Amino acid sequence: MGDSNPEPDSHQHQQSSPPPPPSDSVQPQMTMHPITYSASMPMHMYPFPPGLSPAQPTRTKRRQVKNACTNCQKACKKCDDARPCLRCVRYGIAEECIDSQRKERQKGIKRGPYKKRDGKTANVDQQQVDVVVQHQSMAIPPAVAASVASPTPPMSYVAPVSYPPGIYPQYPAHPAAKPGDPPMYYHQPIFYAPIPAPHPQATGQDGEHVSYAHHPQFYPTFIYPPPPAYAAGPYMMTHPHARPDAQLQMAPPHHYAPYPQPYVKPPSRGPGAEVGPPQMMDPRRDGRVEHARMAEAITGPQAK
DNA sequence: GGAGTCGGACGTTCAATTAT
DNA sequence: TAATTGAACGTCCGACTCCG
Repeated sequence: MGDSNPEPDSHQHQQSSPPPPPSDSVQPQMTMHPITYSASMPMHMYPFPPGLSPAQPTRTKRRQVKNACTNCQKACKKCDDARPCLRCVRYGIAEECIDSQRKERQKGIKRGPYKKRDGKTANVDQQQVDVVVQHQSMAIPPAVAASVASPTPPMSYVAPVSYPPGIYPQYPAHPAAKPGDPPMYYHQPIFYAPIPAPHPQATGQDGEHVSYAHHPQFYPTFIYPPPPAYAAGPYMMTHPHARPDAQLQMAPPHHYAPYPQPYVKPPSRGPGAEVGPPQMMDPRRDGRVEHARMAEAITGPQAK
């Protein structure tokens, strides 16, 4: 589908075969919370520099999880692939965060005649179809069509975004582009906030409340891959009020500075200025809690 | 202001159908 | 057998209401 989804396809596992039994590996189980940008929230998108401004407003594709948990499903709210999901964690119902059951698809449903692949339909008057086809071929000469084949507005081409090997072994490296593949455009920044799956011994089968902040071995982190084209310029800043998820108070921009220093606007970069790697927050802290605290400390509690 | 509800737009999946 | 189609099904946005 052309969707460069970094997440492993867990859906098939859920549907066709039960998930593998949890291993006794000492490796802590990290469940990633991919926080994606909403399709309908322009504030989540990078501002376009004048030269790169698209002719028409772009609408980024809405991303969905393969399987929402029962709570999110019931509430019709955004879920994520991790279990417990962020929403359930936030509401303190992590133990109730269970994958919803999918209905089995009906089989044996008769379907009408399909459109012919050459653009002719199977059940439409042939003469009409020929006219349409002729029209289309006249309207756009192949050479021109090829030059404007991409439906995406003019944007600067950037290399496929991926993470350095070893940073997130859970996610495969971005597949190398094959000949004939459409060019990749930097569509939307994605925050990967690894939230720990509750440790088996800490989750408390007995109902003990689990707080992520009490698990210092886990690293709430925000990786922020700014598009190279923007990273060197003034466009790397996110909107101060941008929230990747409508339900979540996400990191204000100052979190890209090394914690715990409050965000200070970096000195203006000249051309060729070195752009450092994305900064991590203090891994010992629960980022989501700290985000709110720091925002309040900086902007004051009245900033609401 | 936050939580709950819900209509409906949009995304995903996969069996049916068609092409090779 | 592979490729394509398109409808069923699922997710979740965003508007609205209710409640403390």
